[in-house]
Amino acid sequence: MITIADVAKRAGVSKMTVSRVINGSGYISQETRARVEQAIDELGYIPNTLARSLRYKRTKTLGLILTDITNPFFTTLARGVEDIASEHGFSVIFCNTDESPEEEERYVHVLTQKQVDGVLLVPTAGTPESIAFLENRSVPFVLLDRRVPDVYVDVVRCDSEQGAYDLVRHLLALGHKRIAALGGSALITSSTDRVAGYRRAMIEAGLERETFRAHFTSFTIEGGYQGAQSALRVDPRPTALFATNNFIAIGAFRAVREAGLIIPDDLSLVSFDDMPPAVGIEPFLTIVEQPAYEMGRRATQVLMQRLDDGGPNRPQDIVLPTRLIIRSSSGPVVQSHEL
Amino acid sequence: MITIADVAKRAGVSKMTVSRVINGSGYISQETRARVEQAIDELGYIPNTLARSLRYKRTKTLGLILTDITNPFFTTLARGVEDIASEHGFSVIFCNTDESPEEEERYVHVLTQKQVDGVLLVPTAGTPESIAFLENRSVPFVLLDRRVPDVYVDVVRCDSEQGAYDLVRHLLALGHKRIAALGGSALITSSTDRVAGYRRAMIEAGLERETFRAHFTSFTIEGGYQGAQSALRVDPRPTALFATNNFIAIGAFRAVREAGLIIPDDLSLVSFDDMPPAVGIEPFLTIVEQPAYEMGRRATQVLMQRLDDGGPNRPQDIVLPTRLIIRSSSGPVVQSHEL
DNA sequence: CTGTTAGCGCTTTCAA
DNA sequence: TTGAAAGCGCTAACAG
Repeated sequence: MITIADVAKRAGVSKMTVSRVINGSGYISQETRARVEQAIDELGYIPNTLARSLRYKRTKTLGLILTDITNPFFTTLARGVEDIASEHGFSVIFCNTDESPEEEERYVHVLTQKQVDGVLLVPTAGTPESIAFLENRSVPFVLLDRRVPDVYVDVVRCDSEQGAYDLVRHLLALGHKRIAALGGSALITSSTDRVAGYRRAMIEAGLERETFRAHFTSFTIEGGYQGAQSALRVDPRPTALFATNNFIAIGAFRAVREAGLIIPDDLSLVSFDDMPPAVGIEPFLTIVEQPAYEMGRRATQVLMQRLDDGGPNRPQDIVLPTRLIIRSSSGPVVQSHEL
Repeated sequence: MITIADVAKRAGVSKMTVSRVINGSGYISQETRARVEQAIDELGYIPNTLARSLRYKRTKTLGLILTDITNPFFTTLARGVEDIASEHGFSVIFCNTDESPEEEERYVHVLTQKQVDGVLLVPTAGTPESIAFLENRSVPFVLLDRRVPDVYVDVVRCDSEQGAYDLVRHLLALGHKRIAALGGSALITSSTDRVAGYRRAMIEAGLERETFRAHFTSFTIEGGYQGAQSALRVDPRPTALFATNNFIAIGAFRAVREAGLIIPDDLSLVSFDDMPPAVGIEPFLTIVEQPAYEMGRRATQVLMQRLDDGGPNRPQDIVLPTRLIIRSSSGPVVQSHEL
């Protein structure tokens, strides 16, 4: 490995002078600068960021902990994070927890030991330990996509409650009364907030509590499949299903199809999150869209600001708007089903 | 920050003893070990990996450079990389080049400066510089998904040529003769290899050179759209389109639909790469599937082996098989179109 | 079994 | 404008 000392020797100057040339700091005569630069070129020297970081106490690296990069929502979010990070000269280490609090804690430890300058965290259900750890070590961090109850830290998320409310209002306007919600984990706020929005809309509509029901499973295709199955077993069966995320929607769709029901004739299906572009018929799922890319960007910007100047004193709770996109998976209630 | 010296002082031992406890190396009496461990707990000490890495000259970090994490194929691949890396105690920094050789080179520099132990690279078209750089600095690396001509290094990829051949043979068996290939960049081997497989199948079938044509654009939805448009302008128009990747297939599908053609009645459409699971009709695209997750895993394993024991002397060229999945987007040629 | 010394590659501090 | 010394937090090598 070629070090600053090698360059210094070749250029006939001290290490310090080389350091000054590399960092463009301090005064240096044109002549020595040129000599140093030539030595750098000839030797193909590149600085060792590790050593620099050890002194500097900044690594220009962020950690991104999410549940599963494979979920298109998080993929897009991750891309937003990397784009902004990269603009600021930061690198991003990514980590998949699969919703496991243990994995989350493990990654938080690893990242902290690696001295990342900040962490972007999509919190799992058992997050208090991780957050406490980061706070104790004063590692700046921003929560993404999900709140954590009773914890006052920076969060960038969508208005899940409102988005769900909008979506369910749309179903109500179509005449639906028996609407089932397919929740993810009952411990994740993006799941519970969406169910809460659903409840608000149902209650506002003056519906009997018996007519609505939330089936909590997990934010997976399998979870959606099972949630939809139990929803469809209810008698009288719901006329509409509200999937609280994209994976749930896919699983629910499969269950509905297996049950031999036609969407939207027999049943309406709506969902949080859009699907990635694909080949096939026109996208037909009525959804509430989240600005995943923008969430990644904003969260990274908030983190950058904290790293720069500490940012505002109070934790920021940035809530991005969702957008209702009505397509053909939701339709009016067919009267025969109402009997 | 709490350092090893703080722990040492509190436990009344030397830094070295603490180091030994942390690393479980050397002999230590039960008693001192207990004292040190207590001090560590009380202080909430965690080791600084940066300092350790500076000595060890190993960072337990890999770089993953791909074109766009947002492409489902690369998303899945990235997950495979992270899973294996994580099993081995490595972290992964991910980087998006968007097919830009400049970005690729920039990232290669950054990662090298950060002293990553190895790099996984999906090479862009202008890769020789990046590869030369990594070789000069003797940073172990493995190419992913794409070959680079005239460069002998570890590669993990699919048999693009054979996969394309299989796919086109399927079309030929259905009676198609005028088949157009929609290539990505003419500078990327996964694109050119697929077109080569297409050519081989066409030539073997004894078709006139005039009947087949490859339209090179880029591995994007827009590229697929434009490629399909120019393919469809050819007179007589092709009876089948072969999209060389998933994004191209999406764009091609849109162009076909805009042209008012029905798949597979008016035109067959087949593609490399599958689409992510979605809501909608049954997956209907006839495709050649690549084991993206497995590619990520294997490449990381190869890299791990290089880091462990140097691995085999000769560079490895690991070619994973593809799988033809026939669905409903390909059908027999309708005679009226053959007139 | 435990401690001391030296040094990884770099930059801060102070002096020249 | 340049350099020498010290030290970031850790561990290898040697000594005791």
